[in-house]
Amino acid sequence: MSKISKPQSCLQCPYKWKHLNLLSDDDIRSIRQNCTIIRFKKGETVCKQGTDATHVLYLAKGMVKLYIEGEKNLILRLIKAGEYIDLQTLFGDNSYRYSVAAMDDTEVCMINSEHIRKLAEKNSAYLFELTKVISDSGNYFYKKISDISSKHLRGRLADALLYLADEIYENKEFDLGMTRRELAEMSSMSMENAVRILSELKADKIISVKGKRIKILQYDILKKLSDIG
Amino acid sequence: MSKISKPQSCLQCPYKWKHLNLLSDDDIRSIRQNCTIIRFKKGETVCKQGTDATHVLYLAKGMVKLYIEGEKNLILRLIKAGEYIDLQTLFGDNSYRYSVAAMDDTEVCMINSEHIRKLAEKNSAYLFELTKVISDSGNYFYKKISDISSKHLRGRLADALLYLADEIYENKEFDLGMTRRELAEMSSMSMENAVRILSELKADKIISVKGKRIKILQYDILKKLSDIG
DNA sequence: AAAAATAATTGTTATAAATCAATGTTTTTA
DNA sequence: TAAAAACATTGATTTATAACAATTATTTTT
Repeated sequence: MSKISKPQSCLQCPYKWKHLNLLSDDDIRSIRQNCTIIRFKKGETVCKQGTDATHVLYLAKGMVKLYIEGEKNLILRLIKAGEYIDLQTLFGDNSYRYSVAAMDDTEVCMINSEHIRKLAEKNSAYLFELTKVISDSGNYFYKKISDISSKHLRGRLADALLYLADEIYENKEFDLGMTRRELAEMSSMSMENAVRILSELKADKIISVKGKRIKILQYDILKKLSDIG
Repeated sequence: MSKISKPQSCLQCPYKWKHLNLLSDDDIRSIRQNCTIIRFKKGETVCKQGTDATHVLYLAKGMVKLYIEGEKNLILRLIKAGEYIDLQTLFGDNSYRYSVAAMDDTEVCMINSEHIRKLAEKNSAYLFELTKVISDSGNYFYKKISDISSKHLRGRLADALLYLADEIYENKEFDLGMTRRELAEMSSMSMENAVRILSELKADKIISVKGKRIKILQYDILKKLSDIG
């Protein structure tokens, strides 16, 4: 964590967050007053499971992982620049149920929660949109929880690869921006098994693997592996 | 599903839902106009995974299970009288990510979603409270997802028993209002293993089991089993 | 550039959990 | 009330997955 700064103006910010259009120029200026940009280096912890959330976190640059700490970690999702890291703590119980760490060099806007709550309270269109984001983020976990509990190794790793290709990198070829251990933590399996299945998929020519470079060669088959679990 | 009726008045309803105090008498009357009470018999499906939600569901009487359908079902939580069955679909994507079925004879108030959205839009205090409920319901799943993916059979069954005792029946002794198969679906394991572990816990005098009647004899040890996973 | 640390890979072994099987019990239905 | 169906129980077997171990490759530090 380093280099603390105030944004010049949220209006001109290239990483302008969603729903800013619902706020008045005055409100946006007030956000600037209550916002601090913090830079995190790869690997640094952005927020820690169990602590109290005092700020809304918005990811302006880079990528972070949202994960649950335990004897073995479980990565629930990755967050790209231009997304809220967390809104769940804004209205409900305000302690973090997960930790967040930087996957590369990132910039995070931290806006005082109380301030956002005040803006939301007097602007129901804005609150409405925030609530939508919270709802959808909850909905995402229904599928995740059922996938994790019902699918086998191959299906779960297929899920992780499809998630990376479809949701994160939006490309069938991508640099896996993480270690094999983290890929395993995304798919809830041991690191050795993640490596093994990666090798199997490679041997079956479903994907190509060169170090961190992964290319999905047979998307449909990978999809099928995900489906049959 | 049977016996469709309109509530006499939501104001006098003994199962009055939360946050009604934030609405004007007129609003509450308008809810009555948009509300239908439907009775479900044990086992009946209240809502089906994949279909579109057009109504907010409020459980006035009885108990329902919220579960994800698949080759093997996964029961995510039970809902008691006096709780919303679902709010997630109110603001976000409006298709059900899960199914809901009655565990006993139940009464469900079904209120037109569009109507609630309108009320919420012009009453931000009300919207605020609904958002809190949605947030907390999402938060619940963080723990659930990590428990399911990291704990072993014994830890998961201990979780289910503690959930029933602490959250649902609020008593260390209770009638398991479900089959062994459903208990297994709550703990994400095979029915046979749920039975086996129940027998083990009984042999170890941690619980007593007589048919559906379960009593937690050594709460602290059960808690420890849940903790160590 | 060498040394140390971390990450990746593959094979082997041990363990957890599902499935299969057989049987007894309770509940529902005719 | 008898028969059928669903539920519960316990043991044996198979399968999936984690843990262990040994080796090589890559990255980081000195």
